[in-house]
Amino acid sequence: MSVEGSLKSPAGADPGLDTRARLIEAAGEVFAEVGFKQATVRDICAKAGANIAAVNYHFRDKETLYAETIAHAHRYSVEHYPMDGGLPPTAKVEQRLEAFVRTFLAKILDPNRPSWHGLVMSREMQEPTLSLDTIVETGVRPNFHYLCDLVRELGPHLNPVEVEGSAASVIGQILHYFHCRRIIARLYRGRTDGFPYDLDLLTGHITAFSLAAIRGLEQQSRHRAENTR
Amino acid sequence: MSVEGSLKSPAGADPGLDTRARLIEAAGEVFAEVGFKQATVRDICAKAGANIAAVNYHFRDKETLYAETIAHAHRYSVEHYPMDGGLPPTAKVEQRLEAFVRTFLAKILDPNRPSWHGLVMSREMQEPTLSLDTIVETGVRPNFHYLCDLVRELGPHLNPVEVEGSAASVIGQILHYFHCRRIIARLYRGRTDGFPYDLDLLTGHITAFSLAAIRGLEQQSRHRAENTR
DNA sequence: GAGGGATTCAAACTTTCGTTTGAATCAAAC
DNA sequence: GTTTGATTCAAACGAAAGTTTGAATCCCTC
Repeated sequence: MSVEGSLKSPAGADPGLDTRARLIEAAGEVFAEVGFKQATVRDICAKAGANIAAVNYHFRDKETLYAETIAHAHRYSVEHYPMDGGLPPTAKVEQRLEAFVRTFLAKILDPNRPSWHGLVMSREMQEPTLSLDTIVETGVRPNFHYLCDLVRELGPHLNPVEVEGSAASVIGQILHYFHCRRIIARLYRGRTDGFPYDLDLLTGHITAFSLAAIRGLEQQSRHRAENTR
Repeated sequence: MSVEGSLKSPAGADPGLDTRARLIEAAGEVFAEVGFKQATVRDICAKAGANIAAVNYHFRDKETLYAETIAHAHRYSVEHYPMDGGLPPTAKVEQRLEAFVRTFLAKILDPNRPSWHGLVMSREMQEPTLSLDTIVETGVRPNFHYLCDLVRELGPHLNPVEVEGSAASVIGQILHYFHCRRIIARLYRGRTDGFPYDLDLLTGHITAFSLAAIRGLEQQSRHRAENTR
């Protein structure tokens, strides 16, 4: 009946995957786009080319499907987007910071599918649903610690609040382009340079901004230490 | 019947306000907390101590109630949280940046009610619902322009991408503490210093971080200009 | 090719939620 | 005191969405 494509595979579903895999793939896109609550299993099943009852058969319910999707995204994330960006630990700390920023941004902004793996995690950050503790401990905290180590290496004299605050500042800058993407799209509408969406440009700016900030704070800390000596 | 409180005013509703005002007040809290779609009029009416039909009577429907709530929040915001923080335009630019950061943070983090006025706007940023263009043009863009002016004043040699990128970096740092507040609460659980929630501490860090960053970028820009002369 | 487990399907069930309705209540005017 | 308009109320309606069901279909094994 349909003019193009095979008979059984509906819009956007990879026919090479079995139903269970197609469901997770479709669920990832939908959950990433609208969050857990607003996603409908009818929509997910339609995207996956599966019957509505499939989610009950292959997973128990919507919540379990979500949990499996998050788990899948997390595995994919650590495998394809290592936070050191593939650099050896001996690489210069500036390079490792840039790699961290670039990897994080790519995970979130990459318009190529499957790009939802980072998105669902970001979604989860703003609208935690279930097993938040697990996600924090296995997903967020290691990233945060790694970044704190980088900051400490760049600014050995910073106090703990400055270190953790700077790490939060870096992450905040990155996630901003995800959380406020719709507003940003309006704000920058009509630009000719690809500013808010050019990965290299964005990586360069956030890295340079953060490096300059941390070095400046470090310098102030050293001054303070010398004056109170 | 009830042991405490008056007979007619239910949980958390200010009996001094009429039903319409109580509805907006309750709606503001609920919308700020969970967003438009996930908010239920039943919940809002219960918080306001009003009948379920009240939202249909005083407003036409949930969407109109939301629009009025956003409008109310915006009016309240420009009135009570001026982005210059009440400083005269002659104040030093560093002070004006600090005032901008502090005002923005207060608008979002202030645990005192009514603090939802800034929250609904932030919510709207991540989940635009209606009249997004109006919100961007009247609420977001003026803020963004003001901040860009501050950045330009601090770094006259920065190119447009650096200016707008830096402004986005400042806003991203601030909003991070709203968007990821639930994750942050887990991440910092058990801290003794009030780090992520102390307005002075947070203002100080974000201001210092951003100032150092912009100054560093400005210095690099000057070097670049001198070397290519 | 018959049996049997796995999978898919259309349909219905149940809950939640926005909305509507028509009666009841209140308050001010006459 | 009655009238009239505004407001509040309990109840129900209808659509949307998660879940369940039992039959139909597919596919592998013997």
